[in-house]
Order: sequence, then C-alpha cells, then structure tokens
Amino acid sequence: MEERKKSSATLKQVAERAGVSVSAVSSVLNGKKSSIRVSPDKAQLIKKAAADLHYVPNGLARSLRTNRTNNIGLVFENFGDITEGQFYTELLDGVAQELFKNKYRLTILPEVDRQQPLNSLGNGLLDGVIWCKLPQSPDVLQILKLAQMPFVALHARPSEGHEASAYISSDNYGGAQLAVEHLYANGHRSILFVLEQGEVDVPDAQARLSGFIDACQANGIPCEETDIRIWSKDFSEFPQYLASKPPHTGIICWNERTAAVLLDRAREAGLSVPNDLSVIGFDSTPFSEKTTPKLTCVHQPIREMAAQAVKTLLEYLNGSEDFTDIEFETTLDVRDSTESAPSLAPWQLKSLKDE
Amino acid sequence: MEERKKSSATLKQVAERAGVSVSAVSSVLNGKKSSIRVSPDKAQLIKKAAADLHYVPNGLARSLRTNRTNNIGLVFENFGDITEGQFYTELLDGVAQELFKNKYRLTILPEVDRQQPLNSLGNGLLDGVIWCKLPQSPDVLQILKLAQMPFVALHARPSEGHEASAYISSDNYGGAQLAVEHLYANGHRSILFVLEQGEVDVPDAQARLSGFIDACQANGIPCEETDIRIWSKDFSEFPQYLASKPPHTGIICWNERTAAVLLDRAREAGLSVPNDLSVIGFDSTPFSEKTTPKLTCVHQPIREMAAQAVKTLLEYLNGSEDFTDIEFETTLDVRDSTESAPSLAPWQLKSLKDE
DNA sequence: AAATAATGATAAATCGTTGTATCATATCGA
DNA sequence: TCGATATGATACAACGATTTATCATTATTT
Repeated sequence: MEERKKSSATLKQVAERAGVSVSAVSSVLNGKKSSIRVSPDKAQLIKKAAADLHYVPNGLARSLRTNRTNNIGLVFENFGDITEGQFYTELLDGVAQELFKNKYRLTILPEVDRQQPLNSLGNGLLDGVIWCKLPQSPDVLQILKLAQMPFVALHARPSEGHEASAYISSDNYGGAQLAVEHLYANGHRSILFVLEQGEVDVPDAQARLSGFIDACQANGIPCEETDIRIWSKDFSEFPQYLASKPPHTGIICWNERTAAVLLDRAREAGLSVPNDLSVIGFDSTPFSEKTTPKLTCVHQPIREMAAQAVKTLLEYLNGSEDFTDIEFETTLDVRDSTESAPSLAPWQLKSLKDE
Repeated sequence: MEERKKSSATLKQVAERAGVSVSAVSSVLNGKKSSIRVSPDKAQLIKKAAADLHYVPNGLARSLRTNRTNNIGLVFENFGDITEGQFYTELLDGVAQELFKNKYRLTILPEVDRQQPLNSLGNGLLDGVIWCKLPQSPDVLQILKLAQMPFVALHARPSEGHEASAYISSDNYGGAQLAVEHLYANGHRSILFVLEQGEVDVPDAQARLSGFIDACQANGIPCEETDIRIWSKDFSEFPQYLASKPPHTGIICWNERTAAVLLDRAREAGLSVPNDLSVIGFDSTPFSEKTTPKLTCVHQPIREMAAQAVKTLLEYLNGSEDFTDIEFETTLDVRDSTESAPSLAPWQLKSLKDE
C-alpha cells in the first residue's frame, strides 16, 4: 500500500514558464501593493503562465509563512447535538454562511480530548475557534489559554472570569419572563416548566428556569416543586403526569424540540392544543412553523448570533480592541399553540371527553 | 489595526532546551521506527523538554512536508440543506464521527465557485473530498479531476463515466418498489407519488420515481400523470388536491421530511392517518419515530453510508486499489402511518365526517 | 554633471517539519 | 589488530510560499 500523492503547479514552475523570478510571480499573483515592482508586460506574461498551468497557491505553504490560515474551528461539546432539533443546524449554517462570506473555511473539531487538548487546538491550523455551549468548567478555558487560541463563545453565558474574546448569548432570563407574562395575560394562573434530562446544567436552561421562577413570583403564580419537572427526551412521563391531575393550563418547555414532542404527547393523550392546553417553547427556528399547531416560542435570533460570533472573532483577529460581550434580546413569537386558558384543567377536560 | 499572532513552541526550541538536535527531537516525538537512533536517556530528556514547553507540532509545516493533511472536505451543493429535515444532519454527523474515529478533521466547503473552482479544492489543504448530492453536470467532475482531488460521491448514483474514487448510494429504485408492494399488500389499489419542487432532478428522486412507476405497472396499479405530482416544500397544494376528489388511498412522498409535512396537511384537512390515508416516506431517520403517527419509511442506512464513504476514501488515500461503488440495500421500516386501505377514498371519508 | 530618486528585477532568508545523508565513536568477529 | 558492523547523534536539503534586502539600470532633480 503506497500513499497517493497529489501534485499541482508551484510558483517555481510558473516562474520558469514565464521566464521570471519566483518573487515576481508571487507579487503579481497576489496583486497587492508590495515593495516588488513588475512591469506591465511581464505581469501579463506571468498571469498567462499561471493560467496555463492552472496554478493554485498552496495553502499550507502560504499559511505557514503568513501565520494565517483563513480557517476557523467550530467546537461542539457533543457534535451529535446537531441531529437533535433544528437549533444547532441553524447555528451551524449561520456560522458557515458568515464564514464563507468572508472567505474563511470552517473546520469541525471533535470533542476536545482532555488528555491531549492542544493537539487539535494548538497545531497552527486554525486562526480561531467558535465554541458552542461552552462548559463552565475552568479546564476548558485553561486549554484555550494555553493554546493561545482566540475564541468566541457562542450560545453561552459568561462565567466568572472573562477569558474569551467575547461571549455571544441571548437574554434567556428575559425570554422566560416573556413566556410567563404571555400566558398570564391570557388568563393562565398555573404554569408548568419542563426541563430535559441531561440538559439541566446547560447555562441556557438554568437562565430560562430562573426567569420562569422570578416571573411566576412577580405575577403571583405558584411555583413549587411540582411546577418544575425534568423529563426524558421523549417526554414519556407525560401520561403519568396527566394522571396525577395537575392544575397547569400552560406548559413552558425549555426548548423548541421538546415543545414539539409535547405537542405529540398531548395529542396522543387526547388533548387539544391550544384549546385544552397552551404550550410554549424556546428557540423559534423555522421548525416552529412546521408543527401542528404552529408553536409559540421565545425567539433567540440564532442566525444573527452565529453571524455576530463570526464577525466578532474576525474583528478580533484583525486586531480590533473594542469588542464586548453581546447579549441579544429575546422576543416572543406568538403562534398557534397558546390560547386563553380553559376554565378547567386539561385532565378534567380529558375526563369529560372520555365519557 | 494590527494582526494578532499566535506563537507556540517549535521543535527547535525543544531541541535547544534538551540540548540535542532538531532531528532527534522529531524522531523521538514521532515515535516511529526511523533511521534515526536516539539513546533512551536522551529520549527521556527530549520528552521532558517537550512537555515542559507544551510543545505541539505545527500541522501546517508537517503537512507541507509530508503531503498529508489529515483533513477531509465535505461539499454540499447547498449547505443550507442541512436545515431541511434530519437527513443531512444524520449524514453530516455520520461522516464527522467516522472521520474523528480515524483522527481526521472535517472541513466544510462552501458551494464550489464555478469561476475559480480550484481555489477551494486544489490548494493542498485537503487529502480528499466527500461530495454530497453530486450534480450530474460534467463540469464538476472536470473540476475534481483538474484539482487531482480524490473524492467519494455520497448519496449519489454513478453518471455515465466513473470518474470518482467511488460512489456510495442506496437502492432507491428497489426502495420505491418495497413501498408500493407494502401498500398493495394492504389492499391499496390507487397510489400517489409526490415529488418536491426544486428536487425533481436529484438523482435519488428520479430513481425513486422510476421504482414507483415500474412497481405500479408490475402490480396493475394505475400510474398516469395525475398519480405523480410535484408540490412545493410546504405541500400547500394538498387541500386543492383533495378537493379534486382523487382516488388515492396511499401516498408515497419522495422523502421523510415531506412525508411529515403531509401528515400535518392531512390532519389539518380532517383526515386521519393511517385510517383514512396511508403515508410512506423515504430515509427513515430517527425523526420518523417522532412524528404522530410514526412514519412508515423506506430506510436508507445513511449513517452506514456516511461511514462507508469515509472508509472508502481513506483506503483510497492509503493506496488501496480494490474498491468499487457500493449500493446499500434499502428496507422498509413499517410504522404507524400505513394501514389497510379504507373502502372509500379519503375525500369521501372527509365528506362523511363533515356532514 | 553629480547626486538623488524611481523603476525593474532577483537572490535569499524564513516559516516548522521530516527524513536522508553524513560523520563520528564504540563494539564485534576473525 | 584490522576491517566490518552497530550505535548515537547531527547537518542539511527539501516542502511552497512570502517578503526583505540587494543590485542594477534609468529618470529626475539641483
């Protein structure tokens, strides 16, 4: 088994063909104002030769020399997340599009190996990194610092020390308040907040929960242990929950995907959303428009956030000093899954129907 | 605005610290059996020095020298596709996981610029490319040839000339037959096949359509113009279609996402799936389990296909000669969206209900 | 006419690795 | 004791680009 080799034209070959020096070719092809001067006719010769040979500059050599790779890394704590709901794909696409617009490439990094963290980060292949769902554990920050890697944390809230170039996040706390207030304004006086197993510690989830708790208290809505639940991915706990005759007429799910799951569970239980039960999610990607009924969601401008993360990182790389953390405002996209509170609790309505 | 520079320890610095030559350090750190011999005690010294300086080999320099980047590119005709349904995210995740397992990185390439196609492909940054949904247009193949870029076409059928290292696809034609036969076995004698606007020319779609047509003819199921439709992404044509009093008791959608959309449209129209209408999709990602009812789907083993594409490409890069195109078998995952054909057509059932 | 500036071009250093070629010194068999 | 082999280590030439320093030659000043 012998390794395959690719080979393409080099500067040297172009220079020979055009009968000039390598320096001249480099200068002409890069087109910038450089200290090297080339006469117009030779420039033409050079361009011709380069075109004839299908010359493409070798990115490795160029990057080695210039210390610029035009390559940005994207780190997911768990890349498999992109198959869960549309949030991460929107984020990924948003990052990718903005990078492409700026002639940067995107490299996906595997989960960082805590044993040899620098291997993927400090090997000179990346100009910077966008880190999704940055864990609060300080070791990761330490790693990035060691690798001297400029990075922007996306979809993450600042932890104690501002180690990153910048943090890009959204006002999850305020978003949860919007959700509660919307339900309250529609007559709901008993609301459930559902978290997801395994995602409880995610900063976003915690912020949403805090917002929920505070907004409930501010509006005189009860907020006890039984008003906050942690369910598994498929919300298989729903029938059991319903059997316990809960008082809630509205349910806020910690994200869009789980809210969609809830729609299915409610339907299976014979409940009509929004007539019998109001449901709110978080994120509000285009997916919210595709469910039946369309989901009312707290909106995070994820594409704008992704684009901003890229912009901030690139500005940082270009030496800009004046950048700060950005918290995007959240808004409420009212769609069809919320309605005035029914006079009876869902389980009572269900009993009526069953008879 | 001054560019930021990163700097990390180099081989030379490690060599100086350990008091040995650069070659010795390189040899020891790479650990392979090389022609260079280093005494055990010096080896220890070197490892110590490298650890002290947090040395990480510069990937650019290494790749430039070895002509190996450990970097594979993934090209989407349209990267935004990943936000449409779960198929492409499964594919992406499958490719990524298999690459990571083999210590390769994944670079996402923007849609190839037809004006300067070699810039992204021929610049030495990639060992090879996995091309999704390869267009039949020969110019793309020409581009890849010019760039001398080894590539595997994933989720694509061979066009006339086998220019790629290999084509990885699934038996879409046979899959469509399975779908038709399943419906036929359940008493359905009139079936609709729905394509999606803008995706009609995709090879997969065409193969599925052919399979549908042939299977219908083989089973004596009518297959006229009105039994094949092209609808927009949101299937907004459904109510109108239903109003035209169509005879179909089963509908096969060209992929999973559109089948899910159809479930919603049918529900909105007051039809019950599978009682009033049977629905089949293609792909069968985990998403099929999340709809209500769960979708019966022709299954493409997309993750296996993605993994195989990576394996084939890596083998090719290692000089292997014996590889061929692979067509994965498709199977039918029967779930809850298909049932025995009702005695009346859906529009008739609907009329009954409406009264 | 001499000094200065502008123009056109090249040679060579550098980026950080890898790996071959080279050179000592020590060990071995005869 | 003498060649032959093993061992330990280094020098240096690539890889392909960018860019500074250098050197001619010609044009422009004073």
